[in-house]
Amino acid sequence: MTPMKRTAKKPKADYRSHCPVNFAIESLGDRWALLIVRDMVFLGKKTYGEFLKAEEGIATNILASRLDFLERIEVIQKSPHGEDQRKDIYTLTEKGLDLIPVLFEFIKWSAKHDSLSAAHQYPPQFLKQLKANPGKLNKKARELVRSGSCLFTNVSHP
Amino acid sequence: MTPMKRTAKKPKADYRSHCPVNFAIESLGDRWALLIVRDMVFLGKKTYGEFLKAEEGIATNILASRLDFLERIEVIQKSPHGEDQRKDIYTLTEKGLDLIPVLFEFIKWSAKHDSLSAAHQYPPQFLKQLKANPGKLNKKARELVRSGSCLFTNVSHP
DNA sequence: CCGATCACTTGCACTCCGCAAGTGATCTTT
DNA sequence: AAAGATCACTTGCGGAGTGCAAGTGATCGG
Repeated sequence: MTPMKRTAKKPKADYRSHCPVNFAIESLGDRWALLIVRDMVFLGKKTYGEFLKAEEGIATNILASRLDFLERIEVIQKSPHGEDQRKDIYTLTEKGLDLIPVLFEFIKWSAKHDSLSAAHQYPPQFLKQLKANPGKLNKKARELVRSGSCLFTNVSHP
Repeated sequence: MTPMKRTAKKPKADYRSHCPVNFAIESLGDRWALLIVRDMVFLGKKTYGEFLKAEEGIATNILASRLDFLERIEVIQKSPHGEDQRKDIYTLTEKGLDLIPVLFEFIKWSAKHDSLSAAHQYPPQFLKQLKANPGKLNKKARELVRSGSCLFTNVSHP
């Protein structure tokens, strides 16, 4: 819980190239980074323990390193939990909220090409709205997440 | 060049979950898969040698395994080169073409959050059109790529 | 005060990646 | 027709990264 950073404060990583596609891949292309963002946006998770529990099964050390990475590239930010000093609250930055449209495109692609996709069990108006008016849904999602809520308030796992 | 497949023909992979976000990540979240798609869409690359050359520097064995993977999940397909029997032509399937909007969202996000992004050197109307009318640009890109061309016909590297 | 909870860290085995060097087939050149 | 270049890969190896199990220390609740 917010121990002194042992690594040098170096917010700049070195990228293979600054091709925008590659930049996004290196920022998020990791198998876990975007799943953490997903759980924040859709399930409203905020603490280490929450990310650890319901996830696809991430190891504790990997989760720690990913949270650290996402914080360094300023997609998420860490702040102390008010009531429980052991906990920290992770929230999305503006840069992180800007990833919502990326998540949406992922969902659209998977819904179309994965017959087993859980997207087909989502609330029916969700996929419809995603296709019809993604901009509106994005705005709605931003506001929900920013206010501490999330898109799916009563679902076990997206 | 189209040797007999030594691996069993098993088009189904096993996914950690069928969450649509996870499905996309496992299909494309690899550090190379989407870059191959990028080079097809933006630079019109079609052969092993082309992918190998101008890329961020992919190793030969990795490229081979990624092409194999993308072919198995049916994002690309391999067909014999007409004139040179040593070569194969890799083309995007419909499933692969459907990734163009994902690339676009990556580019938007990177253009906004990477000050060094090469996206800022793109033809100026490109980013503008990407923000204003992504659907139209997507359609245009699909047609270009499907006809064997690409989005950037005279650029060294996106 | 004592056990449970929390956010991590450490150690180890295993896999995967990147690099260098092949390999065999097919092209071009002479 | 022979020789060399080109092509699409494969193989071997050292190092980095991953997943798992087991800690660690601080904080909480009773």
